[in-house]
Amino acid sequence: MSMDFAPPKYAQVMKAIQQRIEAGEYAPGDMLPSETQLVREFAVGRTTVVRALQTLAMQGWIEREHGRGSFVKGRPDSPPDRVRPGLAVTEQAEGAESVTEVERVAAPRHIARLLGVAERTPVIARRRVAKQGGRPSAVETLWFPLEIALGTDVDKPEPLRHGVRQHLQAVKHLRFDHVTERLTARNPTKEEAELLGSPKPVLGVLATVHDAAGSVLLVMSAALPGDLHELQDVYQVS
Amino acid sequence: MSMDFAPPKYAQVMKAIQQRIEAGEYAPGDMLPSETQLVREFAVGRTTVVRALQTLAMQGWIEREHGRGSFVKGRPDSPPDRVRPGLAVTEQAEGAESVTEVERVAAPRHIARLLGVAERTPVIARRRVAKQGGRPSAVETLWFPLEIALGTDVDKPEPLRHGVRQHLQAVKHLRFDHVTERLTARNPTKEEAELLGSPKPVLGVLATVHDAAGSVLLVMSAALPGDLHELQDVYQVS
DNA sequence: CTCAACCACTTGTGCGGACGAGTGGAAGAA
DNA sequence: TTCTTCCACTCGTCCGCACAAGTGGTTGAG
Repeated sequence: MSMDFAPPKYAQVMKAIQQRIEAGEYAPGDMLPSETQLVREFAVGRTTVVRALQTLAMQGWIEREHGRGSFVKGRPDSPPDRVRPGLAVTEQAEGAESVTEVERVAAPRHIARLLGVAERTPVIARRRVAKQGGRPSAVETLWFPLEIALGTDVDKPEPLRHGVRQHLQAVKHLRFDHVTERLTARNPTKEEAELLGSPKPVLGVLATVHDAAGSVLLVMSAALPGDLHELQDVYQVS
Repeated sequence: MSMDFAPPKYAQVMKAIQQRIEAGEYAPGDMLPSETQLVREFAVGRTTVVRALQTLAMQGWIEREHGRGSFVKGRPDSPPDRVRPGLAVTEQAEGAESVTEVERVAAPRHIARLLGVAERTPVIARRRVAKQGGRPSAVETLWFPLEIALGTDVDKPEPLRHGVRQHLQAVKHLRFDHVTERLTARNPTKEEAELLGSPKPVLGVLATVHDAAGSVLLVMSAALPGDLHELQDVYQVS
């Protein structure tokens, strides 16, 4: 008398179908057996089959079309990671030569606006040059309000071995919650062109990092040369 | 006798409960009325109530505990929308003057590779100039393999009033499934610069539209002037 | 030939009933 | 008093049936 735990039948049906999709037995675009056929094959009620199919549809494995059938979409890829330059920059460990400059400067207008402070308020600017294969591949500047930088090492020129995000969390319990990122194409500034060694167009990234309450923790601005960077994104069509 | 469209009952029950949660009538942590009570209140079968509650649970509105009841969690936060230039282009209705050129041409190498055909295979190129406030704001080219274009109007210079996606679905049952999009910064080609009336750097978008089986339906390439376009993205930090 | 009606098939929604299992309190035994 | 048993209530799963409605091919009238 110990059947132990038999999973519910609708789950068994789901699992079977998932396995067949992963095995390629049901290929993307194929029509699944109809509900009636599945009812016969698994010897369960239609309610059960429908529940399995509807759950699979909600999870993105299949698509159901009224009057036509159910069709395989494939393994629902976990949100195909979009490229997120803004976040990546704060996660990176800083190498010995990457930090070129840490200054206390008056905030330029567009940075001040994003930080939510008055223009020309003093802020910490932490500039880095990312390298790939020895050649400079991006110029990044992190802007911190003074209150945030206070008591941390982001205003010191030494590289942060575990990245900015880790550091802020460790010493001040500041937790990143979400990032707003704006992206455009522009020519590099004279300074950026010098650091990059090229005047070609760049992807200009402007990212604002917020905590859970919505306060701005820092702003990141970057110039990614267009001939070295390509941002890729894959997404489902509704 | 024209009830027009009554939404399904389970959806009505869901909506009612959602509204009560948003109105604060059911506060987070509260226990919802039991299934039996809801059956009486809405005068529907238990199947219907259960389906509504299970869907709400999957969407994160409530939590269900076996043997105890259903409990309010609150409004689920939805993942914020991302910008998708690739898809937008295929949804747009085409205006009278936007389509400037429709040609049968030999596929350039990078387009041929994305379409999965040999270089210099003939393909249909459909070029459009998007305008905003009378000024050209983007140059977009849609590339179709001949098999796809066959029997459709995408190879005719007349504007498609309902957009390319609608058209392909209507006349050939082609359904878009997902889009792969690559983005970079570059200088406009001579032709693009002329059409745009400016030599400033552009965001280069290269999007590939696939069906459920992964086959490529079309490729879209576009030049978005950096001084007119800014792509914004908001995302949660895990 | 063209077109409308029809039919077979699909999924969508809904009902009532049944039984299982987890929870928590009340009644009764020790 | 304390512990056990019982019971009413909850949700979880499952069945069979019914009818609506969308789709696509066939048939037959014109």
